[in-house]
Amino acid sequence: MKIDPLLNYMSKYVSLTEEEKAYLDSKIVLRKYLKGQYLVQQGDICKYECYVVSGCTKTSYVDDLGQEHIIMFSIEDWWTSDMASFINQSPADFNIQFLENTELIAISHDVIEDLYKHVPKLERFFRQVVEKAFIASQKRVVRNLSMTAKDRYLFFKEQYPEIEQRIPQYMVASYLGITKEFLSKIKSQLIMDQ
Amino acid sequence: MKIDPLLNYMSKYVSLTEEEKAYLDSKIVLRKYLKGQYLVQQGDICKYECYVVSGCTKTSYVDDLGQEHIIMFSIEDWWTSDMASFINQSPADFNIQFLENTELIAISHDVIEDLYKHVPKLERFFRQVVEKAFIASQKRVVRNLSMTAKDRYLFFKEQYPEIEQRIPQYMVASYLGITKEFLSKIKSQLIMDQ
DNA sequence: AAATTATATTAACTTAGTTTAACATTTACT
DNA sequence: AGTAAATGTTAAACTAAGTTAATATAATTT
Repeated sequence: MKIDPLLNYMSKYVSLTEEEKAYLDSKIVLRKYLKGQYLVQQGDICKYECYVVSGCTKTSYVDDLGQEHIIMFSIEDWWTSDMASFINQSPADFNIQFLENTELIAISHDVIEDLYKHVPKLERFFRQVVEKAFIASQKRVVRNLSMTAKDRYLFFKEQYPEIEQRIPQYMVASYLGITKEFLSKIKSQLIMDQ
Repeated sequence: MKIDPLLNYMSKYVSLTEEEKAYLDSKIVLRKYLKGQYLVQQGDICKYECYVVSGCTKTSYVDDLGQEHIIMFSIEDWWTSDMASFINQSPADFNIQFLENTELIAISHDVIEDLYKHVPKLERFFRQVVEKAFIASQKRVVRNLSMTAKDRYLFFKEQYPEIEQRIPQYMVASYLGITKEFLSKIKSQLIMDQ
């Protein structure tokens, strides 16, 4: 089935019958994007809640001064969307851009509501997905409040070693909430320290 | 019914039958706490997901240096728990303390699982509650990345005017991620500015 | 009302992180 | 291979925010 990667991921949370799997498969779209394209741009309506099959995205906010702040990266097995925009079908606050050629399983708003109706287990599944996302976001708040930039960088390296290899350093800096120059300084300090 | 405030809140999201309301009422506990008591302490298992009927709580994280960082306040109509601890029934990262005498509607882990089974609409309801919490948390991440301390303070004043009146200023400072001294400085600058 | 205790202010000094700008290195393009 | 574009480094000057410590004010307790 085209949604096998998703089914494999879902099996950790809920067990679906063959009919339910087939129904899900019939409703869901596989989409491919090139590096540089956008899934959502600030002001758009976010049409899809997406499961990343392969590739990488960044979610960012551009402030009044035109500065970009990276909220999260998504790689294989992660979900991505502008949740507020998707749920309310209202203009997005965030940009979601592909940092690599990316393959997604995309679920539109209409489809997800239909799925909740026809396969109630999916309501449970998505509740659990959002719970995990919320917990991760709260932990990020805590790290930004309690850790220095250096420690946040070390944590990032440790927790997401795959991501650091795949994206330019200035984006890591933006994610950490510091300038690229300061991240450079931190890295050279870390090298001297050893 | 003892859970009327909660039912009123829920009616914005789902509509329950009288039987469902009665079932919910039978399963749910009303609890009262005094100012200063704890709902959860770091290391405890968070037993309840709670709806605040009246009063106020703070959720905080104490780091290795013993410094407290306030993650959120909850007042009337808000939910509070250590979500990670509650879901996995694992030791809590956070403290949740009452800043006023507080009345809660408390739902234990067993009960919530039972409710999901017997009243599937509640799975939908709680999905929506968590979605909102996630969106709020992501916005907090964005503000901490993109705004100066002064602007974060002005935003806080505007968005939560009720809360600022009810809690000491050093807790506002902790929530904003700055020292109490620096918040004092910001406030006196704001007074001079006008 | 006096005395504690908790909260808030002020100021001098220090530090973490930013800004600017010049230069170096890597990656992508013809 | 050679050039342009994108990314990364370094350093000096600057600023936002933290630290310390002394003092002031407000809220509780006796």
